[in-house]
Amino acid sequence: MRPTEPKQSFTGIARREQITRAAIEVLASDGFAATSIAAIADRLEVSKGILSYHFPAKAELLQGVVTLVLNDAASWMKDRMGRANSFRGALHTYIASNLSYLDGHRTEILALTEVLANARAVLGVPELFERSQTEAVTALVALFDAGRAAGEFGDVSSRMLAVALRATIDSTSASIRLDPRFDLSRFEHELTHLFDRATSPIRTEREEA
Amino acid sequence: MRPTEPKQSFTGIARREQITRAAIEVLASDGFAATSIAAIADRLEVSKGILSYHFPAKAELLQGVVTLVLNDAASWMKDRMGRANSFRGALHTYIASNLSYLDGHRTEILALTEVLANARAVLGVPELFERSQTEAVTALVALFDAGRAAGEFGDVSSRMLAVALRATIDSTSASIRLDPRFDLSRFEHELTHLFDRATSPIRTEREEA
DNA sequence: GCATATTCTGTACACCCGTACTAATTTTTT
DNA sequence: AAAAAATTAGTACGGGTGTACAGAATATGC
Repeated sequence: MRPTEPKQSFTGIARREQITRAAIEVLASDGFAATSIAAIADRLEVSKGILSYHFPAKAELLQGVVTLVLNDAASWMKDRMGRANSFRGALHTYIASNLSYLDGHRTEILALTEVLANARAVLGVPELFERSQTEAVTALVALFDAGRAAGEFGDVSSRMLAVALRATIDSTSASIRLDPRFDLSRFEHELTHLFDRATSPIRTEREEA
Repeated sequence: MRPTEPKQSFTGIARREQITRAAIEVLASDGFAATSIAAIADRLEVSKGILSYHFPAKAELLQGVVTLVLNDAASWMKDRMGRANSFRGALHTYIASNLSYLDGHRTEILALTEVLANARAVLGVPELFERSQTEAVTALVALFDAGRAAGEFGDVSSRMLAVALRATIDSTSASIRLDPRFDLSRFEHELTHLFDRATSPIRTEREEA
């Protein structure tokens, strides 16, 4: 039997998190299609009735996965994005901390990717996805705008820079997955160099012409 | 009953392509999870036995979707990437023709995205995916390398440029899907500008230091 | 125009899914 | 220690899946 509000209790939310983490593991190792209620329960060595008990529906469990990882990543970024002495420094920190998160949280990122890729099939996730994407880009746009206003960055579209940077960083998770020996520190160095060039305050030949 | 080789006949391959196109439509409009054999047969107003008849398994049909779209895109690119008079010109053409393909083939791109996102669940597709990705990046690396050797491009990692450009272009399909009024010509202009800056032969302040 | 090969329909089947639900068990409260 | 509440196990069910298959319909070859 189900209590009036099973989520409130202390052990209740602990169970929920435990289940969510199990879901993340299954998602990462077996993919979205293979992540059934039964598979998650098996990994947890628990009857699948528990999942129905702690989560009204599978969609909410998957939403939980998305928010857990997003929050985790956000707090990671928050911890590292302490005030830099320059906007360019902030850009460097942004790149470095994003890539280090990808490196150290491969399971979470893989799980997130699986759910987001199948967002359409999960009620409520598409909105979550779009919102997080928009927020990430918006924050970057603000950074580039501020840097340009301060004269640190040259004349390039902030939105374009933001979109390109995010796309490149996001694509990195696939590279890591395909090649476990992927050289992330080299990648970070080259990516930083690329965006330093792209944002350089010096005008190019073409712009002078 | 099934003949020895149903694929050889003229009408047979026509049927196969017809089925593949129906699959593309369902994938694009309803997503991977909803793309069942029954759903494709319904769209085609045909019994679902036909699909089993023309395709040994669903996986082969989905592989067909991937190869059809990839080949279509490849021939589109081939038609447009006629010899440019400069490597920078080739870069511009590359960007322009990629984006114009995205713009004019939204259904195909959407379908491709759906299958690739669920690649793990489909036998044979992951390899297809990885190979096409690698080929695309390799071709771009060659372009950037040649451009740098000719003195047209500055000192940036060709591989980084290639990865970033492909990631940005690929991410554009999501932007188009989320916002049908997405300004692609403006995007093309800004993306071109960004990579012109990034590949500029002029050294930046930081590089001089 | 008849025999043969091909293509298509419709149904059947075994399987897995998410959820509902009952009953047993454990924990908490009184 | 008894009663109540919360948690878990286990099972059942309706529904959708991909594939197999038998037979009807159509096209092809002689």
